[in-house]
Amino acid sequence: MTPVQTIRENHTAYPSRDHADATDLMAQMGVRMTFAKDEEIYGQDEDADLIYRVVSGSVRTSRVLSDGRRQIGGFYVAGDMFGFENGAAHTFSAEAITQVKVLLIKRSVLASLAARDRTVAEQLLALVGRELARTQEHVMLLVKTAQERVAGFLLEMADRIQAHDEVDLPMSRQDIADYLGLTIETVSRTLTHLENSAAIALRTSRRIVLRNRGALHRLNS
Amino acid sequence: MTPVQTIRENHTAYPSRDHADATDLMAQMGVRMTFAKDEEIYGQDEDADLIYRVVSGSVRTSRVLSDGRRQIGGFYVAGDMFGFENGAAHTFSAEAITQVKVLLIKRSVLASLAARDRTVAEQLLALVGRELARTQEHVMLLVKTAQERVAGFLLEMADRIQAHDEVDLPMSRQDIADYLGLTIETVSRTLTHLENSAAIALRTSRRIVLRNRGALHRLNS
DNA sequence: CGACACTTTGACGCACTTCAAAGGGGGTGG
DNA sequence: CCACCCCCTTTGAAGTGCGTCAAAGTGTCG
Repeated sequence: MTPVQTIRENHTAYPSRDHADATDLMAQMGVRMTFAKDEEIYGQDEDADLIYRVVSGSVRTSRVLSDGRRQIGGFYVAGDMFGFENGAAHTFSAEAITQVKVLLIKRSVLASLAARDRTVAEQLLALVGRELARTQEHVMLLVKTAQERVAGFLLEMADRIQAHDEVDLPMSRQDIADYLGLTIETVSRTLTHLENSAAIALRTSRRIVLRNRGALHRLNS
Repeated sequence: MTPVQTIRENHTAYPSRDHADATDLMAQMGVRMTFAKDEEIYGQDEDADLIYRVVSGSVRTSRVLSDGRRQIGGFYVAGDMFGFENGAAHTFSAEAITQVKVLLIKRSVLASLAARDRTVAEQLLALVGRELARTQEHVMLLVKTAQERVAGFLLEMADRIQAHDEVDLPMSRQDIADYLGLTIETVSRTLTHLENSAAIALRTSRRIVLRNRGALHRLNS
């Protein structure tokens, strides 16, 4: 485990207290699993009886429509939790974007812990609340122009990956396109355009430098 | 209060049990308030310290971008709860679409009840989970074609309002357009087109008959 | 009955998609 | 270590679905 990952894992772990912390609980009680790139972590319509936490690597959740179109629900990086959905079955599937290490815990275990421990219950609620907020932001992105969507996506990723101004995207253009409701060509063209207007620089196709955050924010309305 | 509303209110009220029910709690402890059409229930950036339940009428939540574009986050009809957002402040505002009667309860009251009563905590979690699922469906709508969005919207509303096959929409074309990320002209044209293809009938502009649910579902992919 | 707001319809323009082909860039085998 | 290959990305050209601008139709409330 690299130092960077250790830091990231600790940032949600509170020092010591009477009540248990969901993150700590997972570290103590959770099972560790590894998934190879593009491997499915869980499938659409499978039982949603596990909660996951990303230790390293990146994960995407997605849903495929009957005509083959794919929509990506979200991306999850080290420290993020995923897998909680409302009903008994998943309505999205989850796949590893890169090689991924996760911790997983049974939902029922977490639920019974939450029943006895108030702080666990509160954290669970906060977690779902955060996921709701993320999804609402996703909605806001999807009604904007291509430039605004791509700019918003870059800013979101820069925040999440905690990169200063240089983001190393773990996902392909196709993943980005399916997240933003655009085609790969439009994503590519938009990135080129942002580079030409000096808002970003493309080191490689996946490594992007945010040259002018202000300009990106302005595009994000 | 009409019989229809009485039935709708009861469908989430469990008979009698040891633990308190959030819906019952609101009926017992909640404060009743009335809002006129287009009146603001709460504003963006206001403290999110109240939880609401629609008794009658319809509510929309919305966010306005700096350039004036408005995005509607969701519609809420009798029986629906709204107002829970992740942070301390609302990121959406809520307005009455029609005259609206709501019950409201302090979030802190609900939280302290949840701390003592397991079922309240579970219901709170389920409520946020349902809101998350709704928002995810919203995301799925926004990446589709205009026809699919409008068809999906009609099916969603028919479900929510519990109308057999004739839906009385409480919201304007502008509200629909801002929910679906389209213009009023496109919404109007699409409805006309759906009528011409015998999928729906427009009794009046707000009263729509679903003539062919299969066709609408097919459009919904 | 007339005024006003909302909805529908029409004509045109543009942003994004589609179809097509030409770059890279990373990994493997020789 | 180089060369080749495959896949991902970029770029180009043409098509189209939705937006924009404009005006007519419709329902409602004073």
